[in-house]
This record gives sequence, C-alpha cells and structure tokens, in this order.
Amino acid sequence: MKRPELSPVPDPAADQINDATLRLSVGYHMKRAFNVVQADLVATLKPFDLRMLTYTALVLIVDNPGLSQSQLAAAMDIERPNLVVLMDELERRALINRDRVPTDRRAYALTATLAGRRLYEKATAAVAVHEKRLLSGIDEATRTAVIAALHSIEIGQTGEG
Amino acid sequence: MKRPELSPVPDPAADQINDATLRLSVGYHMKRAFNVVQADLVATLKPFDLRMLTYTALVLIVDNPGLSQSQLAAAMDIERPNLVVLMDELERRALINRDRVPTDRRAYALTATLAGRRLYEKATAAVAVHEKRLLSGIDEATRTAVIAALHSIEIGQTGEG
DNA sequence: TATTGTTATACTCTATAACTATA
DNA sequence: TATAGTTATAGAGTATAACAATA
Repeated sequence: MKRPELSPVPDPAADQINDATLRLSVGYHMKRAFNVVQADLVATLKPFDLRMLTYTALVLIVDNPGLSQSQLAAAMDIERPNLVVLMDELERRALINRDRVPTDRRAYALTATLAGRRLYEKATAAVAVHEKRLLSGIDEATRTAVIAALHSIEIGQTGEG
Repeated sequence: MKRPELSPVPDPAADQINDATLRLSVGYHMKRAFNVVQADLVATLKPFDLRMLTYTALVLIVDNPGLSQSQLAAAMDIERPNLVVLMDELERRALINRDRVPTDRRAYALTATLAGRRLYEKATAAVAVHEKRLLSGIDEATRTAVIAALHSIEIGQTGEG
C-alpha cells in the first residue's frame, strides 16, 4: 500500500517528471490508476479479511450459485490451479461450500454459506462507499463512458454499453 | 498471458456469468481491462526483451535524463528496493548509465546510453501501434475522456485533463 | 537525524506441467 | 481422448526492515 489512506496529495517528485511522451501510453496511466483503485480496494477489504481475488470470487459465487471452479476461473480470468487455493481458503473459513455435481462427478457446484452471504453483504457495501468516494471527482456521464470503455477493452470489441 | 494474441473472442464461459452486481465495481472491470492491456503490452515488448517495468523506466530516463533512482521510483510508484534490480538489469545491458552526482554523492544521475535511446525509439513505436489497435473501437472523444479520468483517479483529484 | 542506494526477505499474483478421477 | 480439479513449482511484482555511505 503505497498510498496509506488514499491521500489526495500526490508525491511532488512524481509530478516534476516529464511524462509528455507517456501521455498517450494508456497502459502506463491505466496501471497507475489501477494501482490507486487496487490500494483502496485492498484497504477496504482488509477489515473483512478479504483480498481482491477472494472478494471477487465470493461475489461471483453469491451471484451465480452452483457454478463450477472452471467457470469461476474463466470469469475471473485466472488459471484453474490458482483458483484452487482461493476456494481452499474460502471453504476453510466456511464462506462457501464445494458440493459434488451428481450429473458430472468431476465438478464442484460452488455455493455461498450464510456466513459467506453475510460477509458478501458487508464487504460489498464497504466497497461501494469507497468506490463512490474514489470516483467522486468524475461526473456521471464520464463515469459511465469510462466503465463502458473499460468493458469494451476487456472484451476486445467496440460497442456494448 | 491468458489471451494468446489479443483474440477479440472472449471466453464464452465468462459471458454466461451474471456480473450485474459487479457492473458498478470499477476495480473489477479495471482489473480485467488492465489485464488485456498489460498482456498486449507484454507481448509487444517481448521482442525487445523489455517488460512493462523496464520499458517504463527506460522511457522515463530518456525523457528525464539525470534523474535519481528515488525520483524514478516515485514516478513509477514503486519502492526504491524494487527499482534497484531494474536499474541493475538496464545497466548490465548497457542501456543506461549510473553516474555519481558531484553535488550529492549519495545519488546516481540516470541517463540512457545510445543503445538505450535506440531501443526506446523502437519499443515506443511498437507500443504506439499496438495501443492504437487496442483502442481502435473507442472514439477519440471517449478515449480522451478515459485517459483524463484515469489521470484524475491516479492523482486523486477532480479536473486536470 | 535524514536520505540514497542497497541487501535480504516475504507475500501475493500469475503461469505451466503433470497428475487423478471422471466423462 | 478430453475435461475438472489438484499438486508442485517457478517467475514476476510488491512491500518492509535494516544497513552503509553521505548529507
């Protein structure tokens, strides 16, 4: 966490740097912006003992009960082996269940426990507050355009809203 | 590299997922979009034997000759210890020089060598091409708004664009 | 005392190969 | 054969503490 409490005061040294050439490098600005968002998100989730990956997994399981680990890994854009340890952690903490699927005994049906859903509710509320604060400087129209643009980059297509 | 060659075909499994709740979670979409951009950038830089961090460092040194490692670390938003190994690598490859500053013999003045500047030129041209392709689905006005928004998140302020 | 660069270290995230059990 | 989940492992990126040299 480089920015302790989302201080709005940037490092003065960084601003003396001439980044004119980089002004068109989306990757650079995206990384820096993402760093800020991620740091905020990490700090927000810490009280709930969740990280970005465990939070995202929990949200997707609550919203999509019964999905498999393969589906979840695809949705999260991570490799299956990396998801296993996340599921191990959430299961150990009794936030999710791994139930065998009768029709395909290779797969697990993932569902959230009551404790998982409660943690989801609290964490999601906290995240909403923090993200709202994080984006407070951006007007609604721009915010919508940005999310749409991010989504279009994400899926590699043009329009989608 | 999860998306081998920036295929515009998303994983079908991921699209069946209900991410309505996440539609407002900027962190989630930002991470996914950043993953795509980063994968493209990594692939683009690979022929030059550069990673995102080494490329960014090289660009900033070329654009800001004489800056110190502390200043560079601040500009890149990484910790000083992590920058050391990057400088070791670039110096070993004779892309940059570390010269002692006469007025402050603790610090190094970082400059790019001729080879460093040449690599910078070639890599930057390649990055520009790839980013243009990556953002081809987004109109100019939106693109400008997105970069401005990213920058405003980055510096934690409102307007600056 | 404070700062620059450094070493050592640890943790998280990511990626691949290879295995098992099912299909 | 192919797929779901798993294990082991390796590589990046990131973060902190502690040190020597210098200010």
